[in-house]
Amino acid sequence: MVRHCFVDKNGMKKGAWSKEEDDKLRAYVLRYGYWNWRLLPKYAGLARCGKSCRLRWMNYLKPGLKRVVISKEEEDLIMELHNQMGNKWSAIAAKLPGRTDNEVKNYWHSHIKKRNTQKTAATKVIVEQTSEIQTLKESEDLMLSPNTANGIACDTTSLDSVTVLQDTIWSETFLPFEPLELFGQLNFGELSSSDFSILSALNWVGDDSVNSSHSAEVLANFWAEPSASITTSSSNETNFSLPSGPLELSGELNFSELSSPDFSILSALNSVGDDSVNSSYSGAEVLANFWAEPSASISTSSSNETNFLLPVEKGGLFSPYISYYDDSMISMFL
DNA sequence: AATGTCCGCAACCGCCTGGAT
DNA sequence: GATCCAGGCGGTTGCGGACAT
Repeated sequence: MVRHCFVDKNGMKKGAWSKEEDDKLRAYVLRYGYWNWRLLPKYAGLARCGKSCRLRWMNYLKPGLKRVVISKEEEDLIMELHNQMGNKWSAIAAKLPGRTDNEVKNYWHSHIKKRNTQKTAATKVIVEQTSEIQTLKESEDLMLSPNTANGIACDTTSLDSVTVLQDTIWSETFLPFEPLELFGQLNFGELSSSDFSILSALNWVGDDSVNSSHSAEVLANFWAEPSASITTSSSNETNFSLPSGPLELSGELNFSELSSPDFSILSALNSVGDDSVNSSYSGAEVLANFWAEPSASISTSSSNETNFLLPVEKGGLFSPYISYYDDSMISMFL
């Protein structure tokens, strides 16, 4: 697990730390603090370079560090923060008490990144399967719904034999061709770019150049809704009250992964809102249950990018990230 | 039981940033 | 403004345990 210990040409020890070295460093820092990492090892009686001492202290010896497995809640937070910040490991770690940047970075590379790679691979599988389904549909001369002006929605009967995919996949879900009533209040602490892309697309004036560095005020201007209001609660939450009238859907969204605020937006927009839904739910599941749209259907995209293609006039196409996919789920949509 | 392969994680490396001079 | 340097950061390495063959 640890690197072989050796002494370099300058007489500096490298590699795994011994218990004696840990004890010396801990005792020194707890007593005198770290006033100068370069000089510290000399005074602490360590044959290590300052950087090595700093790293050992920061990542292992510093009081308050959690030495337990990262929880599901922490993982969700890491994913959400990585969505917003990218590889800013120290900034992400700062939001996770007791975790270090190195720990978060290692966790990302060994767990989450790998999972995302599997997701991509699974996408290829579903694309191939969808192609087969499409071929089957065409061969059986199954007619599309009369409402599908762009010819995308499909008949249900040919999908009974779709192979169950237990892996994570990406999909696109067609929403019904009817306007959706807009109700409720959105509660989310921090807006991400995907939130803005959803909201902008829903308001016709789509422009996903707005990103998470913008404040909620931008949203009010963006929507140009005089009745929209913003309040900030005692916590960090921003409450954004949407106008009560229904809005027609239009536009196009591009976002890579749904986060919990996305779900709260979607659920609120559907008036049956329940923002207890979080990112551990699959996107398709949430849509199926919350939007309760019997005419929705599923097709797939070949890229990793999720596309929420809203129709030219009414209704739309939503492509959420979903964590599993089976016959029962398909039936919920069809 | 022996060997090979994979994986997690501690630690290293090199670059960047910002403060001091 | 230029230079130096400590601290900080992200990418990468490599050891050793776990698991597969």
